[in-house]
Amino acid sequence: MADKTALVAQVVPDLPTFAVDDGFSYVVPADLEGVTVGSIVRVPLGSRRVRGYVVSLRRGSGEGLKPLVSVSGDLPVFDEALLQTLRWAALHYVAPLSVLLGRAAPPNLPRGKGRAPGDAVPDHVSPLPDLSLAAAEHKHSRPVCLLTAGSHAQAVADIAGGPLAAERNVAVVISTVDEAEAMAETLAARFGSRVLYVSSSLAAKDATRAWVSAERHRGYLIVGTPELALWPLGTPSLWIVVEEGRRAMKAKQTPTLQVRDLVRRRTLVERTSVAFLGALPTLDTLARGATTVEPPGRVWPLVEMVDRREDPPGGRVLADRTTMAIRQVVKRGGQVFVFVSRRGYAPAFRCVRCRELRRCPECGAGPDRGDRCRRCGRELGPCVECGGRRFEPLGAALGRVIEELRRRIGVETVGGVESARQVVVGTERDLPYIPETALSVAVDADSLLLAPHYRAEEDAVRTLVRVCATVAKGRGRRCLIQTGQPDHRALGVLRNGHPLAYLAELTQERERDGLPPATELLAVEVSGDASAQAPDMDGLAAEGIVVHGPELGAGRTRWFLQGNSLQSARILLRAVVQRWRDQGLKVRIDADPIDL
DNA sequence: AGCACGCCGACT
DNA sequence: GTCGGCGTGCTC
Repeated sequence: MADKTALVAQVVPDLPTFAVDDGFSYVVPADLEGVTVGSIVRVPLGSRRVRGYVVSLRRGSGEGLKPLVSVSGDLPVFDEALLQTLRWAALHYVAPLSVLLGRAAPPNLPRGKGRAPGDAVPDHVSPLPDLSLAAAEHKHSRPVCLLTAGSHAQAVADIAGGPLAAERNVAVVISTVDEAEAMAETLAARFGSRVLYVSSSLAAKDATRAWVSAERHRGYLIVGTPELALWPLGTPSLWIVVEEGRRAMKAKQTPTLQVRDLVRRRTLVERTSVAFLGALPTLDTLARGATTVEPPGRVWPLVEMVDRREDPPGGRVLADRTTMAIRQVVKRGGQVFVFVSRRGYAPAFRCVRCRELRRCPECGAGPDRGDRCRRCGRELGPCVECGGRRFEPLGAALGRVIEELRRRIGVETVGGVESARQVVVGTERDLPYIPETALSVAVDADSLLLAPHYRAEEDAVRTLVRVCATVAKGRGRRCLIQTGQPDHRALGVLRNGHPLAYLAELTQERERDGLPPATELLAVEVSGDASAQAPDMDGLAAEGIVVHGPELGAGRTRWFLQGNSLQSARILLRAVVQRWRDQGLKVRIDADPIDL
């Protein structure tokens, strides 16, 4: 069988190891000549058969090659263009290629036709002609940041109309399942059954059906959670990323994929367009040359500061001015939201007599209210330092704020978000579920501003804008922010409602400090004490690349790589990570970590 | 010499 | 991920 015209497929086996990144060659038997790039196939490997992805096809000698066993599913799960992005992501996030190839595929094998095309698309004129036109004609244009706050559904509908009417697909990526679902529902009122909703919470068969529908049809508006970013979706002409700066836009586990990077990359390779929606674009997006579009008015409602430095001593959670404002709104029958930055009762307690922080004598954990340790369950007993038996809370968490509000406003009026009372108290995770309010209050802006990582400030603004956005439009509606540093520039931005100059200032500071987006940062974490592996890491230090660490803490060893470009380090890291994993170590790579 | 075990690298 | 080859060391 030495004919030079056999069809040969390069196949990456579906195994989570760097060792098979290059894939293996198999001869394609005559009855399987329908395979294409992106086909899922079964191939012999060693003594067994495994799933694999076809990454290229060529004519050549099939001599010495084993044949493909079969093709699985009816559709390829990526094309050449998406493959290019998947390869880039494998390098960037230091992950085996097969892991990324698997992210393009639906949970089950893609079969059948998916859903039939739905209603006609209403005609629509876009207020953003450039982007919308480019997308309608399936062309690339520079990324656009549209400064919006609140539900964003209106903005999505406005810019999606053009390309949808031109029978192009549009993909919308949103942080959480519930927000994606709500967005899909709102948009369905306008675009009917052309809206496809996809989230990580769908049953595998439903997710697969949506995957197939999006790939097979055109003129669909696909709304879903971050895993959408690597689905083929019929090569959307327009991507809309809602609040790219949210934590959920980056995967917690390796590979720490970031929606922003993946989508930007895809639109570059696939020659399509992307719009980022949100009040505060990330510095990264701005640094890569996005155009910003500011609405004529304020992006978010009015904000007032409540200066906590004027408080009388006594340790109340809410300033008198805040309580009065809440009372007034309650009296008029209005809705109030009180935002607290953490759950539990209080961040810490101290002994009233010696002022020492209360700790578990067994494990050293900080306690919540109650006399048993939250971590190890042990009886906490009196103060370890002086034997004192009275403790006072330091700072405010959810429970303490509810307690104080009930005392000062009324037990029946105040509750958690699920209580649906007139005054609801909640944290960041409750933000998507807050009804429109007449007044919203941030109890402690300082705990956000002082968070121990280099993006604390901009993150604080992002979170506080979301608090502001719970306030309904109209006279007398406002947002109160309690702080001990009312002159902080981040709060200044919140007051004036125009963030662009501030973001430019932050970018300059990052440049000065050698932090992203001016440089690249990458964290390598190994569970347990891995300082013995230090020589491997030191080998990565090269021209312009600094290795910080090893640094032991919280049951893991951590290194940071820092440099203008970590391209070469990423390639070297693959071999190091492979070796460590083979030794049984658990390795996590965090591309773009925030603490340093 | 024969066999069990564990590590390491190949797998088309 | 799984298999098998090979080196080490123990047992008959």
